Amino acid sequence: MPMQPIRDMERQKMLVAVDAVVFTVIKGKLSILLIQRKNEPFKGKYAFPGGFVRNEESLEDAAARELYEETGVKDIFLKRFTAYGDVDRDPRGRIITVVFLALIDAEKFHLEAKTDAMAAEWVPLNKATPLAFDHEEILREVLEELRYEIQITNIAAQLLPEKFTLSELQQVYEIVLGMKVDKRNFRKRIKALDILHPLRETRMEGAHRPAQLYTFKDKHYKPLKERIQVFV
Amino acid sequence: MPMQPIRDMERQKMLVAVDAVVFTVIKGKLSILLIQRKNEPFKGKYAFPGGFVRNEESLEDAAARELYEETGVKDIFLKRFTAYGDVDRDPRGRIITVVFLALIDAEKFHLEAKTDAMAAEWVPLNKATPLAFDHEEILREVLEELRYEIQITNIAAQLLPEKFTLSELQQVYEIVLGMKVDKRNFRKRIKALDILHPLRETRMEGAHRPAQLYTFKDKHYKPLKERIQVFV
DNA sequence: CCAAAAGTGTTAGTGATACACCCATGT
DNA sequence: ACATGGGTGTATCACTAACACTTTTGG
Repeated sequence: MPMQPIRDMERQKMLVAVDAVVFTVIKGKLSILLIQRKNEPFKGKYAFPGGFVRNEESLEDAAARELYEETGVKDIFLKRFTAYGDVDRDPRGRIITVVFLALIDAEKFHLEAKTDAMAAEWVPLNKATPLAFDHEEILREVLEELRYEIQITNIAAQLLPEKFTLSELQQVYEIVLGMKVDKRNFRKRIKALDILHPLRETRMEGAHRPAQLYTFKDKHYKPLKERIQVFV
Repeated sequence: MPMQPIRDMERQKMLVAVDAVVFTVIKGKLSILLIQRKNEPFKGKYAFPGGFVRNEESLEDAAARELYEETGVKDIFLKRFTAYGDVDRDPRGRIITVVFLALIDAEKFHLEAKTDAMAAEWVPLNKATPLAFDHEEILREVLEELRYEIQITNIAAQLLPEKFTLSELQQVYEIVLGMKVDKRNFRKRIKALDILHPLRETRMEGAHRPAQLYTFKDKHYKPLKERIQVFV
């Protein structure tokens, strides 16, 4: 028997979108990349960069493309999270959105508005309300996921520059997890994980002892063998 | 300015489906609920119960409905996982599927084939290949998620009957995690979590000391305050 | 009285936490 | 010489892991 055509193709009236929740640390604050909406609904409100998936592109490709078109940010690691599809989550119609999570070094990208449609900004978490659609709920869940991910994967490598000091790395963990960590214990744990290479360089900056620079042995996203235990 | 219509509504040619990956323990083996496909593509192969989302139902409702229609299983907790949407994952066309994870007590459901279309079976994990579509990949990822979930939530409550012994509970953990645990240590940890009520009943079964029965204080899915640390 | 699973505590080892001072530099 | 952040070790505590015998029942 040959394949049957899919009857529902005609009847289903819904669209598939992707959204990218991109975090960075700016001036010691966890911030997210948001677009100020120019049109109704939710005109003037912040929303995640995102848009509709094209027929011939994967979800990942769609997320990367929309992110680039709307913010200029490209070539970053996007971790697929989950889908949101409540019937009324978008007043314009039924839209299922697949959410992606990313962490990037804000220094690497300048958010120049290339087109009128672009109004991308880094917004500190505590100022990121109200958000359009169900994006506040999404943000809460993605943030929880981020706090988990940063402890069991090397995703933090995405957020740091190529070379960084242990203090900078520690700050990232403290900011993302929202808690202070003891310096000596943090260093012991990170060293035990064996994911960093010390470089032959130091960084001098200000009137104090220069800091040893490190780099991630592997910058590609991968699960760690042991959890980074940063809880107080 | 009024809301603009969504141009893409006409152009996007893809369908949204849901799939349910339902686990249980049967005869000491972790098993999943599968449907034997009656039609091409993948005729004769096993696949997860699932189907297309209707316009007016939520993703959760769709998963529950499809599960019921195809297997008779209903009223179970479905945990939304993630979405799969590779362009070629279904040869019939572009289909994005949102996957749900569930754990149930197989005793509660009899998989009587109510209609011709129903050929649902419990299949032990080690016999659950090959699977149709990208379901093997999905299964791998969902299983990993399950092993995580069972340690940080009370989702195991879904898999056990109302009343159970500590040995039965331990077996569930051992089977899902695929590792043996020391009896005394397991009991210490579970008791420390304070999620069980000892009942005033025991169960006599076979020629040995009767076992104390327990029940979950809260059978609804919820994150635990502390991780159930069952690693050897 | 034998078989079979239920039930129960202690010890040793490992890992987490708490904590304070010296170092290298620029001004 | 002082201010600044960088860098390091140890002692205690808590938790994990390993381990064996007694209890209660049915046959």
